[in-house]
Amino acid sequence: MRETTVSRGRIDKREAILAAAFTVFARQGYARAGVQEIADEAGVAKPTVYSHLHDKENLFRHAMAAAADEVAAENLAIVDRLRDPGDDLRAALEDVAFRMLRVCCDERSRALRRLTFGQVGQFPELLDTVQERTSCQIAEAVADRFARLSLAGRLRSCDPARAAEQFLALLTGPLDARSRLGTRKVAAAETRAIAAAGVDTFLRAYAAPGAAESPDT
Amino acid sequence: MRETTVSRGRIDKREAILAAAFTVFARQGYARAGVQEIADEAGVAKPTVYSHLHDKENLFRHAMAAAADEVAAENLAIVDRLRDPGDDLRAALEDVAFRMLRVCCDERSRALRRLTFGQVGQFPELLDTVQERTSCQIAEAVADRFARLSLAGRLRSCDPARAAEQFLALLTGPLDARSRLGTRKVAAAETRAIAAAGVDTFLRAYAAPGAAESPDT
Amino acid sequence: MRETTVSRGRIDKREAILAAAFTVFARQGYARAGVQEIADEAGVAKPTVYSHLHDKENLFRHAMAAAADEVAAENLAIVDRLRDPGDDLRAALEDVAFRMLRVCCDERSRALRRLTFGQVGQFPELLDTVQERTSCQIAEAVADRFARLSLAGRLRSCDPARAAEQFLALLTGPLDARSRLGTRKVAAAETRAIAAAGVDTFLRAYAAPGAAESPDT
Amino acid sequence: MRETTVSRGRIDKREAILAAAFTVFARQGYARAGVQEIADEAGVAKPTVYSHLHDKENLFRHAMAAAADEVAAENLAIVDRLRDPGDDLRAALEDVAFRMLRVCCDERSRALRRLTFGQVGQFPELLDTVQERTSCQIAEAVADRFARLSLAGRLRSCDPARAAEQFLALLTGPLDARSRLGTRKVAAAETRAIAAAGVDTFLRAYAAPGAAESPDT
DNA sequence: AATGAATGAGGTTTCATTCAT
DNA sequence: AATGAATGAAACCTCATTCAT
Repeated sequence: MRETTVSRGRIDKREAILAAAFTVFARQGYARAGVQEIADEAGVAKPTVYSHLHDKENLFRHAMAAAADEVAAENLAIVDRLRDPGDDLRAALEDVAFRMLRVCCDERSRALRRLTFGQVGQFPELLDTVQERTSCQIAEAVADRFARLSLAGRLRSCDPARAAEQFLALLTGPLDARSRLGTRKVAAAETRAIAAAGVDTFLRAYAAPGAAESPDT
Repeated sequence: MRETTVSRGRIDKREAILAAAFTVFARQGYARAGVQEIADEAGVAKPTVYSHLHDKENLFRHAMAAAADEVAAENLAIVDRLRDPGDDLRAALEDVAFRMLRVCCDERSRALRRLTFGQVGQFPELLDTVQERTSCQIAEAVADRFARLSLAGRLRSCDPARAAEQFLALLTGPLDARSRLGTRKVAAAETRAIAAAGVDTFLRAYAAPGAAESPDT
Repeated sequence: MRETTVSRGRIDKREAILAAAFTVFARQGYARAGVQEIADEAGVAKPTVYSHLHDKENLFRHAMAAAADEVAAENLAIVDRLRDPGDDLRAALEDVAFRMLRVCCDERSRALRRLTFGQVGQFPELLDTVQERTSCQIAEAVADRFARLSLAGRLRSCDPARAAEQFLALLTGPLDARSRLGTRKVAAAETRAIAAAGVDTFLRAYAAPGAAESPDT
Repeated sequence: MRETTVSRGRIDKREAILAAAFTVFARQGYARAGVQEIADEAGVAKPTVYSHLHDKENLFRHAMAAAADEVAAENLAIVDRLRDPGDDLRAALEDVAFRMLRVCCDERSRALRRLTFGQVGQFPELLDTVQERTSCQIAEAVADRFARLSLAGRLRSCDPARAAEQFLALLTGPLDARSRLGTRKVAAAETRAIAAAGVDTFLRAYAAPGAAESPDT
């Protein structure tokens, strides 16, 4: 019991450090973030950080991976909603789209993208690590749903991977433009409008001919 | 003539410094780039850099603005092609789309986006500076073309700004995904496929009903 | 005991740095003294200096204050001799005068004055800090003694503050002139002569009429 | 004529540079004064300064020497008043004393002393240059007057050099103390009181016995 | 295991000084 | 002769990292 508590404590401390690290990296950027500042944020001493994570690069990689895991979990939970779209496909897509946009532009996701992209020169592998856990995973999950919908005759016959890719692009592209890559607040109503517009275009292009969700009926 | 030569010499040196700075910032990132390294790349001494640009932050801002201007010029030249789309709208759009993708993913454009996004915390105004000269300007130019096409009955009646936004998203979104934000080379053939797919989806959603470019004819 | 050693160690290091700093500042002047040089003199690394004293200005201020404290202690010890002047007032004054001159023109005191005066533009508060601990304190101590001597009928009735001021001026003024503000060595014999002359003039002006120390008896 | 004008112009420029240099050195101290700043103050370009004075050290030496000459001239003019002391020696001495104190504590004289003393480590010869033109010259002039006064039976028989030394010390010492080495303004009335007190003490010690200026009459 | 203290290396910036014009 | 532009050297300061405790 003691042992467990102790190692639990150690693990907790490690996680506290990783969480603090991500917070500080997100606030300051990789280069401007000081290890001391991270230690302070985590409530530990600097050498403790080093004993757990060895050096700043390693600390960065692990903090990013941990953050990516959390974001991935949120994203997947959202996409799962598509498993049972119900009768109104348009409504279901709009709901999913809106939720995904909310997740994509929360501070953590944006910081993750910013740091990954900004440090891609120094940490090239990070891009794979992060994208696989976020964009790719999401795109694949969406593609899975689209494949089923296509087979079920609710979307026209198409390449589901490409459809998913375009579906996501129709959502995140306009949001990035409007939010200036996340630097301006976007009102919930506008986000919802973007979602609706993206879904509309998507359905015009991909709805099965004659289906109820076709816009021209 | 003398005068001109002299001031040209000074201006040339300033421009050489800005170009060198952008090259080095693109290669190393803002923080890892040393002013000495930039001076070396420009073939001048370090204090010359300071005498022209005052400090590293200013140097960064001006180098980014200069690079954004160049990229903007290229982009606009491309979009201008849409002024005279000819008979085959699909072909014209695919051509423009392909060209824009080539420009969007050349090293300079990507570095510009990477640096802007990565340093957005430290240089918030840069984002506006850069986006206004690139994304926004392009989106507006495309929207202008779409408005004309819509009036000419070749696209259905629609909000041209939103159509442009989605058109660009359908191109850059998938390209970013495939190129892993520019870290993997994407073959010209694949780029062309992305362009074609984006244009196809765009036309399915936006072509005027019954027009020749409709995919179902 | 352990604790004590540890904190003593830290305090010792801080004091070693301050002492080294004063030495180097005295040797080179404020501007020409490098922090590296000070660190070397103290036998520590440069960042250790910064961790203790934060920056060069602060280092200077604290080094000066510490040196002023030491000089002040020496000075006061000297003046205390006047508490019991004995029968021969002239001899006692000459003794004190001589000792004070020795102290005033030792390297540390002179460097203190030189640095204080030379940097008065950049560090205006230092002048108060230093003068209060040296000149003012000494002048007041001397004035105290003179007040007692006046009450005891050994000096004529007078303003003791002004008498002290003049007494000190009669000593340091000529010494500064002869030593060229401390740049020429002054032989002990000459210093003694200056002390004697100063005391003589002082007593001619301030001895109680008819007292034994009057020069005209 | 042209030549004369030209060389006059050149000389004027040189003097303007020296004057500007002294102004800037006085304001900033030697190390913090930039050659550019001096050039700006003089209204010339930096290389012009170098062409006239060769380097910063030389510039400093010449600017100091020129300032010392000016101060010396003022001082001597004052002391000359003592040539004809008139009947009331005390009044004449007080007048001279007061005037000398005004000169000694004007901004130029103080800056001269501050710079000389502060940079004595880097420019040891300056101290001689300056002191010879100011303190020594004054002391000697005063000693000359005292010798005459002694011969004339108005001062007691004494070593005139020592008397002059002490006379000056009795004036400048208290003034330095009150003005905190020139950092606090001293009211004219207080300066006059210092002069009177110094002269009083001086006369008590040096007046010829039985002379009218003796204080005990 | 965790911490206070110390270090080595490197970065930005400034300044006296010198060419071409 | 006078100037705008350029340079070489060096200073202050910060930070990631490692010992003793």
